[in-house]
Amino acid sequence: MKYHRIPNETVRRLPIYLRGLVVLSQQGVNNVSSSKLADFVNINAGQIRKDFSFVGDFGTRGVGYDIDWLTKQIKKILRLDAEHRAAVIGVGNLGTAVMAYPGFRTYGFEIAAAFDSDPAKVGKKVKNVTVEDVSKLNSLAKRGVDMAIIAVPAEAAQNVADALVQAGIKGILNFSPKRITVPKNVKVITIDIATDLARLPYYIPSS
Amino acid sequence: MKYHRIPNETVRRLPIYLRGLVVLSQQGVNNVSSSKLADFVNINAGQIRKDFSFVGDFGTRGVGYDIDWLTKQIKKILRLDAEHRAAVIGVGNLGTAVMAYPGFRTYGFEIAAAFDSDPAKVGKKVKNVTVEDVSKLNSLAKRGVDMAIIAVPAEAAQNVADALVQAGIKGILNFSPKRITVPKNVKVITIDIATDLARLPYYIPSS
DNA sequence: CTATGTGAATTTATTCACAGCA
DNA sequence: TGCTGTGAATAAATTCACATAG
Repeated sequence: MKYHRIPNETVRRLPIYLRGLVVLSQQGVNNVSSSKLADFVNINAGQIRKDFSFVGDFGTRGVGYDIDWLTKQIKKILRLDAEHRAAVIGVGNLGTAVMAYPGFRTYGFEIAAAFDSDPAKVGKKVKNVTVEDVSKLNSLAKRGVDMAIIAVPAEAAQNVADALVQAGIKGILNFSPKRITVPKNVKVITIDIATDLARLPYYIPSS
Repeated sequence: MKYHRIPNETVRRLPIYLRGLVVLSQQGVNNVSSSKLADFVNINAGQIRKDFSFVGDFGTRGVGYDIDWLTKQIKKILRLDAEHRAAVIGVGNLGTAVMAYPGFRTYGFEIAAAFDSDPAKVGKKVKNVTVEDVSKLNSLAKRGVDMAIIAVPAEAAQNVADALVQAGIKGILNFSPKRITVPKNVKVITIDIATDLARLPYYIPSS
Protein backbone atom coordinates (compact mmCIF):
# COMPACT_ATOMS: atom_id res chain seq x y z
CA MET A 1 0.00 0.00 0.00
CA LYS A 2 1.19 3.47 -0.87
CA TYR A 3 0.66 6.65 1.00
CA HIS A 4 -2.62 8.38 0.28
CA ARG A 5 -4.50 11.29 1.64
CA ILE A 6 -7.92 9.93 2.61
CA PRO A 7 -10.62 11.72 0.60
CA ASN A 8 -13.46 13.21 2.57
CA GLU A 9 -15.95 11.18 0.64
CA THR A 10 -14.14 8.04 1.66
CA VAL A 11 -14.34 9.05 5.31
CA ARG A 12 -18.03 9.59 4.82
CA ARG A 13 -18.46 6.07 3.47
CA LEU A 14 -16.31 4.18 5.95
CA PRO A 15 -18.99 4.19 8.67
CA ILE A 16 -21.42 2.76 6.14
CA TYR A 17 -19.08 -0.11 5.35
CA LEU A 18 -18.52 -0.58 9.04
CA ARG A 19 -22.20 -1.00 9.77
CA GLY A 20 -22.57 -3.40 6.88
CA LEU A 21 -19.72 -5.49 8.21
CA VAL A 22 -21.18 -5.55 11.70
CA VAL A 23 -24.51 -6.76 10.36
CA LEU A 24 -22.85 -9.43 8.21
CA SER A 25 -20.83 -10.55 11.18
CA GLN A 26 -23.99 -10.86 13.27
CA GLN A 27 -25.37 -13.06 10.52
CA GLY A 28 -22.45 -15.38 11.07
CA VAL A 29 -20.58 -14.47 7.90
CA ASN A 30 -16.87 -13.98 8.39
CA ASN A 31 -15.54 -13.27 4.95
CA VAL A 32 -16.87 -10.97 2.26
CA SER A 33 -15.86 -9.85 -1.21
CA SER A 34 -16.09 -6.25 -2.38
CA SER A 35 -19.00 -7.16 -4.62
CA LYS A 36 -20.93 -8.88 -1.83
CA LEU A 37 -20.42 -5.89 0.39
CA ALA A 38 -21.38 -3.69 -2.54
CA ASP A 39 -24.79 -5.36 -2.79
CA PHE A 40 -25.21 -4.99 0.91
CA VAL A 41 -24.47 -1.30 1.26
CA ASN A 42 -25.44 -0.20 -2.22
CA ILE A 43 -22.11 1.29 -3.17
CA ASN A 44 -20.31 -0.15 -6.15
CA ALA A 45 -17.53 -2.67 -5.70
CA GLY A 46 -14.82 -0.67 -7.42
CA GLN A 47 -15.55 2.28 -5.22
CA ILE A 48 -15.27 0.11 -2.13
CA ARG A 49 -11.91 -1.31 -3.17
CA LYS A 50 -10.67 2.14 -4.08
CA ASP A 51 -11.75 3.48 -0.70
CA PHE A 52 -9.97 0.66 1.09
CA SER A 53 -6.88 1.22 -1.03
CA PHE A 54 -6.56 4.70 0.49
CA VAL A 55 -6.36 3.32 3.98
CA GLY A 56 -4.63 -0.06 3.79
CA ASP A 57 -4.28 -3.48 2.23
CA PHE A 58 -7.07 -5.35 3.89
CA GLY A 59 -8.03 -8.12 1.54
CA THR A 60 -6.74 -11.35 0.12
CA ARG A 61 -6.75 -11.65 -3.66
CA GLY A 62 -9.04 -14.34 -4.88
CA VAL A 63 -10.70 -14.55 -1.48
CA GLY A 64 -11.97 -11.25 -0.19
CA TYR A 65 -11.92 -9.57 3.20
CA ASP A 66 -11.87 -11.07 6.66
CA ILE A 67 -14.75 -9.31 8.33
CA ASP A 68 -13.33 -9.18 11.85
CA TRP A 69 -9.99 -7.88 10.71
CA LEU A 70 -11.49 -5.35 8.33
CA THR A 71 -13.90 -4.14 11.00
CA LYS A 72 -11.03 -3.61 13.39
CA GLN A 73 -9.00 -1.71 10.82
CA ILE A 74 -11.79 0.64 9.84
CA LYS A 75 -12.54 1.34 13.48
CA LYS A 76 -8.92 2.22 14.04
CA ILE A 77 -8.87 4.63 11.11
CA LEU A 78 -12.04 6.34 12.26
CA ARG A 79 -10.73 6.35 15.83
CA LEU A 80 -13.67 4.29 16.89
CA ASP A 81 -11.40 1.71 18.51
CA ALA A 82 -11.81 3.58 21.78
CA GLU A 83 -15.25 4.24 23.30
CA HIS A 84 -16.49 7.78 22.88
CA ARG A 85 -18.76 9.66 25.19
CA ALA A 86 -21.18 12.20 23.86
CA ALA A 87 -23.42 14.78 25.47
CA VAL A 88 -26.79 15.82 24.14
CA ILE A 89 -27.72 19.45 24.54
CA GLY A 90 -31.44 20.08 24.34
CA VAL A 91 -33.74 17.36 25.56
CA GLY A 92 -36.75 18.09 23.40
CA ASN A 93 -38.22 15.58 21.02
CA LEU A 94 -35.15 15.56 18.83
CA GLY A 95 -32.70 15.33 21.71
CA THR A 96 -34.72 12.54 23.27
CA ALA A 97 -34.86 10.74 19.94
CA VAL A 98 -31.11 10.97 19.66
CA MET A 99 -30.68 9.63 23.18
CA ALA A 100 -32.92 6.71 22.37
CA TYR A 101 -31.31 6.05 19.02
CA PRO A 102 -30.12 2.46 18.90
CA GLY A 103 -27.73 3.01 16.00
CA PHE A 104 -24.93 4.57 18.03
CA ARG A 105 -23.88 1.44 19.84
CA THR A 106 -22.54 -0.04 16.61
CA TYR A 107 -19.90 2.65 16.65
CA GLY A 108 -19.09 2.47 20.34
CA PHE A 109 -20.79 5.68 21.36
CA GLU A 110 -22.35 6.26 24.71
CA ILE A 111 -24.62 9.19 25.46
CA ALA A 112 -23.11 10.04 28.81
CA ALA A 113 -24.77 13.35 29.61
CA ALA A 114 -27.77 15.47 28.74
CA PHE A 115 -28.45 19.15 29.26
CA ASP A 116 -31.41 21.45 28.98
CA SER A 117 -32.24 25.00 29.99
CA ASP A 118 -35.78 24.15 31.05
CA PRO A 119 -35.92 23.84 34.87
CA ALA A 120 -38.83 21.46 34.46
CA LYS A 121 -36.57 19.00 32.69
CA VAL A 122 -33.45 19.40 34.79
CA GLY A 123 -33.12 16.58 37.30
CA LYS A 124 -35.42 14.26 35.36
CA LYS A 125 -34.05 11.05 33.96
CA VAL A 126 -34.20 10.48 30.24
CA LYS A 127 -32.96 7.11 28.96
CA ASN A 128 -31.04 6.52 32.20
CA VAL A 129 -29.28 9.86 32.03
CA THR A 130 -30.09 12.66 34.44
CA VAL A 131 -30.70 15.94 32.69
CA GLU A 132 -28.47 18.75 33.92
CA ASP A 133 -28.75 22.48 33.58
CA VAL A 134 -26.93 23.97 30.60
CA SER A 135 -24.93 26.14 32.95
CA LYS A 136 -23.11 22.96 33.97
CA LEU A 137 -21.56 22.33 30.57
CA ASN A 138 -18.04 23.11 31.77
CA SER A 139 -16.98 19.82 33.45
CA LEU A 140 -17.63 17.82 30.30
CA ALA A 141 -13.97 17.34 29.35
CA LYS A 142 -13.17 16.19 32.88
CA ARG A 143 -15.84 13.56 32.53
CA GLY A 144 -14.29 12.13 29.40
CA VAL A 145 -16.94 13.53 27.10
CA ASP A 146 -15.38 14.66 23.84
CA MET A 147 -18.33 15.07 21.53
CA ALA A 148 -21.64 16.89 21.76
CA ILE A 149 -24.90 16.84 19.88
CA ILE A 150 -26.71 20.15 19.60
CA ALA A 151 -30.47 19.72 19.51
CA VAL A 152 -31.63 23.10 20.74
CA PRO A 153 -33.68 25.74 18.90
CA ALA A 154 -31.74 27.70 16.30
CA GLU A 155 -31.57 30.86 18.41
CA ALA A 156 -29.69 29.09 21.19
CA ALA A 157 -27.30 27.11 19.01
CA GLN A 158 -24.39 29.56 18.92
CA ASN A 159 -24.40 30.13 22.67
CA VAL A 160 -24.42 26.41 23.29
CA ALA A 161 -21.59 25.96 20.81
CA ASP A 162 -19.55 28.63 22.57
CA ALA A 163 -20.08 26.92 25.90
CA LEU A 164 -19.12 23.56 24.43
CA VAL A 165 -15.90 24.95 22.99
CA GLN A 166 -15.18 26.49 26.38
CA ALA A 167 -15.77 23.10 27.95
CA GLY A 168 -13.15 21.54 25.71
CA ILE A 169 -15.42 19.67 23.31
CA LYS A 170 -13.70 18.99 20.00
CA GLY A 171 -16.47 17.49 17.89
CA ILE A 172 -20.02 18.70 17.44
CA LEU A 173 -22.97 17.16 15.63
CA ASN A 174 -25.25 20.08 14.97
CA PHE A 175 -28.94 19.66 14.21
CA SER A 176 -29.67 23.33 14.16
CA PRO A 177 -29.98 25.01 10.78
CA LYS A 178 -28.06 27.99 12.13
CA ARG A 179 -24.48 28.19 10.98
CA ILE A 180 -22.36 28.00 14.09
CA THR A 181 -18.91 29.47 14.36
CA VAL A 182 -16.19 27.62 16.25
CA PRO A 183 -12.38 27.66 16.35
CA LYS A 184 -10.94 25.60 13.54
CA ASN A 185 -9.62 22.88 15.81
CA VAL A 186 -13.23 21.99 16.55
CA LYS A 187 -15.04 19.93 13.95
CA VAL A 188 -18.72 20.55 13.31
CA ILE A 189 -20.89 18.25 11.24
CA THR A 190 -24.33 19.68 10.53
CA ILE A 191 -27.46 17.71 9.86
CA ASP A 192 -29.92 20.09 8.34
CA ILE A 193 -33.21 18.30 8.09
CA ALA A 194 -35.16 21.06 6.42
CA THR A 195 -32.71 21.62 3.57
CA ASP A 196 -32.65 17.91 2.83
CA LEU A 197 -36.42 17.83 2.66
CA ALA A 198 -36.40 21.02 0.62
CA ARG A 199 -34.48 19.55 -2.28
CA LEU A 200 -36.76 16.55 -2.58
CA PRO A 201 -39.38 18.26 -4.78
CA TYR A 202 -36.66 19.13 -7.29
CA TYR A 203 -36.18 15.45 -7.97
CA ILE A 204 -39.85 14.60 -8.09
CA PRO A 205 -41.03 14.50 -11.69
CA SER A 206 -43.76 17.08 -12.19
CA SER A 207 -47.11 15.38 -12.12
CA MET B 1 -27.43 32.84 -19.43
CA LYS B 2 -26.40 29.66 -21.18
CA TYR B 3 -27.81 26.22 -20.76
CA HIS B 4 -26.34 24.26 -17.91
CA ARG B 5 -27.05 21.01 -16.23
CA ILE B 6 -27.52 21.87 -12.55
CA PRO B 7 -24.90 20.07 -10.46
CA ASN B 8 -26.20 18.05 -7.55
CA GLU B 9 -24.08 20.03 -5.16
CA THR B 10 -25.71 23.19 -6.38
CA VAL B 11 -29.15 21.72 -5.74
CA ARG B 12 -27.97 20.85 -2.26
CA ARG B 13 -26.94 24.44 -1.60
CA LEU B 14 -29.94 26.23 -3.07
CA PRO B 15 -32.12 25.58 0.00
CA ILE B 16 -29.37 27.04 2.15
CA TYR B 17 -29.30 30.22 0.11
CA LEU B 18 -33.06 30.28 0.22
CA ARG B 19 -33.17 30.20 3.99
CA GLY B 20 -30.51 32.90 4.20
CA LEU B 21 -32.54 35.08 1.89
CA VAL B 22 -35.70 34.56 3.90
CA VAL B 23 -33.94 35.55 7.10
CA LEU B 24 -32.41 38.62 5.47
CA SER B 25 -35.79 39.58 4.13
CA GLN B 26 -37.29 39.29 7.61
CA GLN B 27 -34.59 41.65 8.80
CA GLY B 28 -35.89 44.19 6.34
CA VAL B 29 -33.04 43.90 3.86
CA ASN B 30 -34.12 43.77 0.26
CA ASN B 31 -30.90 43.64 -1.68
CA VAL B 32 -27.81 41.54 -1.15
CA SER B 33 -24.46 40.98 -2.85
CA SER B 34 -22.91 37.56 -3.27
CA SER B 35 -20.29 38.42 -0.67
CA LYS B 36 -22.86 39.57 1.88
CA LEU B 37 -24.81 36.38 1.37
CA ALA B 38 -21.53 34.47 1.55
CA ASP B 39 -20.86 35.79 5.05
CA PHE B 40 -24.38 34.91 6.00
CA VAL B 41 -24.47 31.32 4.86
CA ASN B 42 -20.77 30.57 5.10
CA ILE B 43 -20.27 29.58 1.49
CA ASN B 44 -17.83 31.57 -0.56
CA ALA B 45 -19.04 34.29 -2.87
CA GLY B 46 -17.61 32.83 -6.06
CA GLN B 47 -19.33 29.55 -5.38
CA ILE B 48 -22.62 31.34 -4.87
CA ARG B 49 -22.34 33.23 -8.14
CA LYS B 50 -21.32 30.07 -9.94
CA ASP B 51 -24.30 28.22 -8.50
CA PHE B 52 -26.65 30.97 -9.59
CA SER B 53 -25.08 31.02 -13.02
CA PHE B 54 -26.24 27.44 -13.53
CA VAL B 55 -29.84 28.39 -13.00
CA GLY B 56 -30.32 31.91 -14.26
CA ASP B 57 -29.21 35.55 -14.43
CA PHE B 58 -30.55 36.86 -11.18
CA GLY B 59 -28.35 39.77 -10.26
CA THR B 60 -27.54 43.27 -11.36
CA ARG B 61 -23.87 44.03 -11.95
CA GLY B 62 -22.56 46.60 -9.59
CA VAL B 63 -25.61 46.22 -7.38
CA GLY B 64 -26.31 42.66 -6.30
CA TYR B 65 -29.46 40.60 -6.01
CA ASP B 66 -33.00 41.64 -5.31
CA ILE B 67 -33.94 39.38 -2.44
CA ASP B 68 -37.62 38.96 -3.27
CA TRP B 69 -36.95 38.20 -6.88
CA LEU B 70 -34.11 35.83 -6.14
CA THR B 71 -36.17 34.03 -3.51
CA LYS B 72 -38.95 33.54 -5.98
CA GLN B 73 -36.60 32.20 -8.65
CA ILE B 74 -34.90 29.70 -6.37
CA LYS B 75 -38.27 28.48 -5.15
CA LYS B 76 -39.36 27.94 -8.70
CA ILE B 77 -36.25 25.94 -9.55
CA LEU B 78 -36.63 23.75 -6.49
CA ARG B 79 -40.38 23.44 -7.19
CA LEU B 80 -41.10 25.02 -3.87
CA ASP B 81 -43.37 27.59 -5.49
CA ALA B 82 -46.30 25.30 -4.78
CA GLU B 83 -47.09 24.07 -1.27
CA HIS B 84 -46.08 20.51 -0.57
CA ARG B 85 -47.76 18.11 1.78
CA ALA B 86 -45.75 15.52 3.59
CA ALA B 87 -46.66 12.54 5.73
CA VAL B 88 -44.63 11.34 8.68
CA ILE B 89 -44.47 7.59 9.18
CA GLY B 90 -43.53 6.60 12.70
CA VAL B 91 -44.63 8.90 15.50
CA GLY B 92 -41.89 8.11 18.01
CA ASN B 93 -39.56 10.73 19.36
CA LEU B 94 -37.97 11.35 16.00
CA GLY B 95 -41.26 11.48 14.12
CA THR B 96 -42.71 13.82 16.70
CA ALA B 97 -39.62 16.01 16.52
CA VAL B 98 -40.01 16.21 12.77
CA MET B 99 -43.67 17.13 13.11
CA ALA B 100 -42.79 19.89 15.53
CA TYR B 101 -39.84 21.12 13.49
CA PRO B 102 -40.34 24.81 12.78
CA GLY B 103 -37.86 24.88 9.89
CA PHE B 104 -40.18 23.39 7.30
CA ARG B 105 -42.47 26.36 6.97
CA THR B 106 -39.72 28.37 5.31
CA TYR B 107 -39.94 25.98 2.40
CA GLY B 108 -43.71 25.79 2.24
CA PHE B 109 -44.07 22.31 3.65
CA GLU B 110 -47.02 21.14 5.64
CA ILE B 111 -47.02 17.93 7.61
CA ALA B 112 -50.48 16.84 6.58
CA ALA B 113 -50.61 13.30 7.92
CA ALA B 114 -48.99 10.99 10.43
CA PHE B 115 -49.00 7.22 10.71
CA ASP B 116 -47.95 4.67 13.26
CA SER B 117 -48.42 0.95 13.78
CA ASP B 118 -48.90 1.27 17.53
CA PRO B 119 -52.65 1.09 18.34
CA ALA B 120 -52.00 3.18 21.42
CA LYS B 121 -50.93 6.06 19.24
CA VAL B 122 -53.50 5.73 16.48
CA GLY B 123 -56.30 8.23 16.93
CA LYS B 124 -54.26 10.52 19.17
CA LYS B 125 -53.46 14.02 18.01
CA VAL B 126 -49.84 15.03 17.61
CA LYS B 127 -49.20 18.64 16.64
CA ASN B 128 -52.76 19.01 15.36
CA VAL B 129 -52.54 15.94 13.18
CA THR B 130 -54.46 12.80 14.00
CA VAL B 131 -52.29 9.71 13.89
CA GLU B 132 -53.59 7.03 11.55
CA ASP B 133 -52.82 3.36 11.29
CA VAL B 134 -50.07 2.46 8.82
CA SER B 135 -52.50 0.25 6.97
CA LYS B 136 -54.17 3.46 5.77
CA LEU B 137 -51.18 4.67 3.77
CA ASN B 138 -52.87 4.11 0.42
CA SER B 139 -55.09 7.27 0.11
CA LEU B 140 -52.10 9.57 0.47
CA ALA B 141 -51.86 10.53 -3.18
CA LYS B 142 -55.58 11.31 -3.24
CA ARG B 143 -55.04 13.68 -0.35
CA GLY B 144 -52.41 15.63 -2.22
CA VAL B 145 -49.54 14.26 -0.18
CA ASP B 146 -46.51 13.72 -2.40
CA MET B 147 -43.68 13.29 0.08
CA ALA B 148 -43.10 11.11 3.11
CA ILE B 149 -40.70 11.05 5.99
CA ILE B 150 -39.75 7.62 7.29
CA ALA B 151 -39.03 7.66 11.01
CA VAL B 152 -39.67 4.04 11.90
CA PRO B 153 -37.22 1.47 13.26
CA ALA B 154 -34.81 0.06 10.68
CA GLU B 155 -36.56 -3.30 10.45
CA ALA B 156 -39.80 -1.71 9.32
CA ALA B 157 -38.32 0.78 6.87
CA GLN B 158 -38.49 -1.30 3.71
CA ASN B 159 -42.09 -2.35 4.27
CA VAL B 160 -43.09 1.23 4.84
CA ALA B 161 -41.21 2.31 1.74
CA ASP B 162 -43.02 -0.32 -0.31
CA ALA B 163 -46.37 0.86 0.98
CA LEU B 164 -45.45 4.47 0.23
CA VAL B 165 -44.49 3.63 -3.32
CA GLN B 166 -47.78 1.77 -3.67
CA ALA B 167 -49.56 4.85 -2.40
CA GLY B 168 -48.00 6.95 -5.15
CA ILE B 169 -45.44 8.84 -3.07
CA LYS B 170 -42.59 10.12 -5.23
CA GLY B 171 -40.18 11.56 -2.66
CA ILE B 172 -38.98 10.05 0.59
CA LEU B 173 -36.84 11.47 3.36
CA ASN B 174 -35.48 8.42 5.12
CA PHE B 175 -34.13 8.55 8.65
CA SER B 176 -33.53 4.86 8.86
CA PRO B 177 -30.00 3.59 8.39
CA LYS B 178 -31.32 0.70 6.35
CA ARG B 179 -30.84 1.03 2.64
CA ILE B 180 -34.29 1.05 1.12
CA THR B 181 -35.01 -0.06 -2.40
CA VAL B 182 -37.56 1.81 -4.50
CA PRO B 183 -38.34 2.17 -8.21
CA LYS B 184 -36.06 4.70 -9.82
CA ASN B 185 -38.79 7.24 -10.40
CA VAL B 186 -38.97 7.65 -6.64
CA LYS B 187 -36.33 9.82 -5.03
CA VAL B 188 -34.97 8.89 -1.60
CA ILE B 189 -32.80 11.18 0.47
CA THR B 190 -31.35 9.49 3.52
CA ILE B 191 -30.34 11.18 6.73
CA ASP B 192 -28.14 8.75 8.58
CA ILE B 193 -27.50 10.21 11.98
CA ALA B 194 -25.21 7.49 13.27
CA THR B 195 -22.81 7.57 10.32
CA ASP B 196 -22.50 11.32 10.63
CA LEU B 197 -21.65 11.03 14.28
CA ALA B 198 -19.32 8.15 13.53
CA ARG B 199 -16.98 10.18 11.37
CA LEU B 200 -16.62 12.94 13.92
CA PRO B 201 -13.80 11.25 15.91
CA TYR B 202 -11.76 11.00 12.72
CA TYR B 203 -11.56 14.76 12.60
CA ILE B 204 -10.88 15.23 16.29
CA PRO B 205 -7.17 15.65 16.88
CA SER B 206 -5.96 12.86 19.14
CA SER B 207 -5.63 14.15 22.64
C1' DC C 1 -16.18 51.87 -9.81
C1' DT C 2 -18.76 47.88 -8.03
C1' DA C 3 -20.33 43.36 -8.15
C1' DT C 4 -22.05 39.97 -11.53
C1' DG C 5 -21.40 36.10 -14.77
C1' DT C 6 -18.43 32.84 -16.63
C1' DG C 7 -14.56 30.71 -19.22
C1' DA C 8 -10.24 28.45 -17.89
C1' DA C 9 -7.40 26.21 -14.54
C1' DT C 10 -7.30 23.35 -10.80
C1' DT C 11 -8.68 20.14 -7.51
C1' DT C 12 -11.38 16.33 -6.06
C1' DA C 13 -13.92 12.17 -6.81
C1' DT C 14 -15.50 8.25 -9.60
C1' DT C 15 -15.18 4.80 -13.01
C1' DC C 16 -12.69 1.66 -15.78
C1' DA C 17 -9.94 -2.06 -16.80
C1' DC C 18 -6.42 -5.03 -15.92
C1' DA C 19 -1.92 -6.58 -13.85
C1' DG C 20 -0.71 -9.46 -10.17
C1' DC C 21 -1.21 -12.28 -6.14
C1' DA C 22 -3.37 -16.25 -3.47
C1' DT D 1 -9.21 -18.98 -11.59
C1' DG D 2 -11.21 -15.19 -8.59
C1' DC D 3 -10.91 -11.10 -6.46
C1' DT D 4 -7.90 -7.50 -4.86
C1' DG D 5 -5.28 -3.24 -5.52
C1' DT D 6 -4.34 0.52 -8.36
C1' DG D 7 -2.76 3.31 -12.27
C1' DA D 8 -4.97 5.80 -16.02
C1' DA D 9 -9.03 7.93 -17.93
C1' DT D 10 -13.06 10.33 -17.05
C1' DA D 11 -16.26 13.11 -14.72
C1' DA D 12 -17.70 16.44 -11.33
C1' DA D 13 -17.02 20.27 -8.45
C1' DT D 14 -14.46 24.24 -6.92
C1' DT D 15 -11.52 28.10 -7.33
C1' DC D 16 -9.54 31.79 -9.88
C1' DA D 17 -9.43 35.89 -12.28
C1' DC D 18 -11.26 39.11 -15.23
C1' DA D 19 -14.16 41.00 -18.99
C1' DT D 20 -18.40 43.18 -18.86
C1' DA D 21 -22.75 45.46 -17.57
C1' DG D 22 -25.06 48.87 -14.71
